Amino acid sequence: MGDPRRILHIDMDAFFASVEVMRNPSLRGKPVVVGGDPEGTRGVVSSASYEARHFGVRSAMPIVQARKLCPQAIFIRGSHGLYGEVSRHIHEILERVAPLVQMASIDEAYIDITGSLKLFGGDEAIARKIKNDIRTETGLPCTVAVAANKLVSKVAANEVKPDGLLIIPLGGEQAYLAPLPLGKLPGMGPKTCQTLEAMGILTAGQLVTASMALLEPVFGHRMATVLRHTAQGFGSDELTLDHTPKSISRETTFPRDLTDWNEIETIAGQLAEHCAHTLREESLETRRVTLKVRYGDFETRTFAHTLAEPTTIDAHIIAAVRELIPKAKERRTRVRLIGVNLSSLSWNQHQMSLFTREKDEKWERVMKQVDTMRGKHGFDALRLARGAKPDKNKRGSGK
DNA sequence: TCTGGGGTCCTAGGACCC
DNA sequence: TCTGGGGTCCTAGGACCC
Repeated sequence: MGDPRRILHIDMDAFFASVEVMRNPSLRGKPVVVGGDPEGTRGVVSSASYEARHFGVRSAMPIVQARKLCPQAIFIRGSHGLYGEVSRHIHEILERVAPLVQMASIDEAYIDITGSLKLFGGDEAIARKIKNDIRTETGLPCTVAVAANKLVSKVAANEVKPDGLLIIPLGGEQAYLAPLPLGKLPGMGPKTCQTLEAMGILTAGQLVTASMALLEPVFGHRMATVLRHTAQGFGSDELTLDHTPKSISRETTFPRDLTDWNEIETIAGQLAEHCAHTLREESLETRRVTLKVRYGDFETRTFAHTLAEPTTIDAHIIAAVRELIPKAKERRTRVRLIGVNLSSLSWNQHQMSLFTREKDEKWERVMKQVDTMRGKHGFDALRLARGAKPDKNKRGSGK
């Protein structure tokens, strides 16, 4: 294959909280907690400043608990529109350094900097430049790491947060991961860690040396292989540049559990309309409608219906939801949450031409960046990564 | 006064078809 | 007259991530 690649991971530090501090500088240095609903019941923390983390406040923690740990914190509901704008600005800054940018979430990205190494003077120089540019243009702190693939660069960035920078030299991936506890590895959540720990495996290094004969009976061949590869630092170095959604969903947790199914059905219909709106915005159509119900005891069930024909029409989707309601009603318990999910998405033929145009425009922008850099520094200053060619076929074709 | 909202990927059983 | 496999679709649920 091609040369070894260098993948940079960037992760914004306490992103939502940091944006709020930028917007309102009087918050600087104070514990700031973003998340939750207006009344502060039944919400969780989406982002906490490092000052708040000092008191034990963490993401996904119930707001009520955060309030107990840190009553003096400033609690902010948050404004996702603004965070999205800042995220797009960051994306632009990154594309100036290398055109191959994969936004992994609103506050994280991977960049293939292989082709830009010569141009900027190496991976560390690029990492510093990115941190600097982002700080200068947005005022926000971030952490950056460079490694041979996405997996290792992500782990490395997490280890040096906040405001960190770390370079993992080529070939040093496995040695770097070896001492880390399993929970630091992507894909190893509480359940997997618990199972591995029960087998006496506590670190990445121990997982590398564990025999497949031990792992396979517990996890199956496929999963066991993935676990081992992760611990060895084997990961993908291919960026996914354009992202076709696999599902579109809206859900809501009620301030108080509901028992009135007329009311629940009305709300489900509104959620369906929201989903349908997004569906059309994305020029997609759906064949599968799923109703999600979380009952008062937190048991969660889903009920799905596959349509004979794909649709983009509210009425069809709402009708499918209605059809599923009786199944959800069978359990005669209070309802805490209701949600609607659209999946089996495909491109809406009528809007395909619009999509193709947008996609071409995106590639035109990318190539313009490339041409600008080559104009300044010569053709060889920048090479496109392998596999990074415009794909005129339908999107979402897997991989 | 426990436990949000938006996603992705994987598994597994049953139906159905050849 | 008790018993094949392989493939695909549908459904439900679970683990995980930010």
